[in-house]
Amino acid sequence: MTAPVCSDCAVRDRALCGALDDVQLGALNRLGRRRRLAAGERFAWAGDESDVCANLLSGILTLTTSSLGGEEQIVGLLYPADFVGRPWATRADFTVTALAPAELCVFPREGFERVLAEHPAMERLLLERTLAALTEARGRMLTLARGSAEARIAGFLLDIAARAGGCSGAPGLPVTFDLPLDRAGIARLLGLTIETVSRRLTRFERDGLVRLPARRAVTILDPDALARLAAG
Amino acid sequence: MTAPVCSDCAVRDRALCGALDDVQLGALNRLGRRRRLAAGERFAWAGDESDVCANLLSGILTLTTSSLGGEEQIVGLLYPADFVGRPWATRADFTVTALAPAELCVFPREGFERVLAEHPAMERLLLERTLAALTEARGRMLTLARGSAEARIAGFLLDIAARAGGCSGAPGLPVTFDLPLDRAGIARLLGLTIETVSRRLTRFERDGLVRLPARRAVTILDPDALARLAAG
DNA sequence: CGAATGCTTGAAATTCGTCAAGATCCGTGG
DNA sequence: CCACGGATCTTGACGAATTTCAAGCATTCG
Repeated sequence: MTAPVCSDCAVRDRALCGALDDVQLGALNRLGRRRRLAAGERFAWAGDESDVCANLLSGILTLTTSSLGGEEQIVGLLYPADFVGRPWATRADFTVTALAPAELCVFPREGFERVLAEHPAMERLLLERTLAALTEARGRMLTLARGSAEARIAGFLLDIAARAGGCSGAPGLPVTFDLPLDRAGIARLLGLTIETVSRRLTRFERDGLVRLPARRAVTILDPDALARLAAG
Repeated sequence: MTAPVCSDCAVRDRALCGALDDVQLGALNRLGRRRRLAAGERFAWAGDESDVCANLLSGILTLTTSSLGGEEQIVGLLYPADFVGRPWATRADFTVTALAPAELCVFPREGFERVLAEHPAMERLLLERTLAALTEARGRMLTLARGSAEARIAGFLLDIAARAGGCSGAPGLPVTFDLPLDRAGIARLLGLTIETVSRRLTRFERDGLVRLPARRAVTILDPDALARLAAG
């Protein structure tokens, strides 16, 4: 727990705080506390009372709901600069878990709500991001409802590739990256089983669409074919 | 196209406008135009430019995306008092279609954005609703990813029952209501085929969980059993 | 009455999950 | 350096659930 130093923040201009100038940032500076999460550690539990929200500084978080059978379904991934939590809600909707070591800038919810009210530009930014997240969630519903296992996994690989290796390499060149999730995680994200994920990935490799150099590593050899499969 | 009469509006205090007092409503009054949609008529097309948003006054709308196979997936239902469209976005994310004759209060997007900026209470309300919609969409992802056909349909019936016949009847008494969708619509909403929907509904009736007095009509006989199926 | 639409039903095919076994990777300690 | 053990991943065989394909029924409307 270190006092935050906003001017030195890795996501200073990408997170919600980007709506504030250096002076206004002072209010947040006094509110926020940094917190580190180890891989697998949880930040919130679905259904529990929660009076905090946060900006994600580094690492990746998952949002999960558990069906009554105890099975967890991942309903969202959070990346650095993303906002965590739900202002004006007293209970957490989802369980928040760190996939990898993560760092958060945590605010008391009520204090954060006051800051939002005082800084319309920040509230506006949160609204726009929430609208975008809603659109993305609805888009993912399409995949989960209709797509075959093949389509879901192809789309997942392209998503991660765009996010992880997006900036590297010219189009046409193979892109290599590390998956943020193990096979079980992919299964929980896509609503499949570990076995199906494994089988489909090996088949992609057998068919020359990807290469799997290591457990977590993937090289995209034929993004166009993957895109065709993802489209159904 | 009639000039709106906000004081006489059916959703005056449930829609976003509920955040405004009668005087402030004047600005919206000048902006809004009523528009009627026939059943099946479309209000927006996914991917097209869109410079309007609206409040739904009556009727039911669907939000759909079409996968490249031409198949449409329903990603959301909109009921009276719900907000339609996405401020600050120049393109429509989803196709908006009237399931039944509907009436909208339509605003030019940019004018509406100005009203939002001038009335923080309304922007706040939109933010809270968007956050709620996001939570709901993520919850539905669980159903679509993991739930069996049986669970999806049971949950759907309970959802509609709660919304349509929710206020009528004591607990324990059978509730009867009309489905807003035909079999094909239910299939598109739940990510199933028409045949599966039909088979499951017939089996529910055979097992005494529901009665199906007419094409669109449903009587819930055993809501607890349905809830168990939906959960599991 | 007849045609059109929407709904139901049946049989075959497919996909995915389940169960079970085996292989590979990786850290630990001998 | 190598052997061991646990975790993760792969592979196979089987079964259940859903889709697909194909009729047939019923309701509505001209």
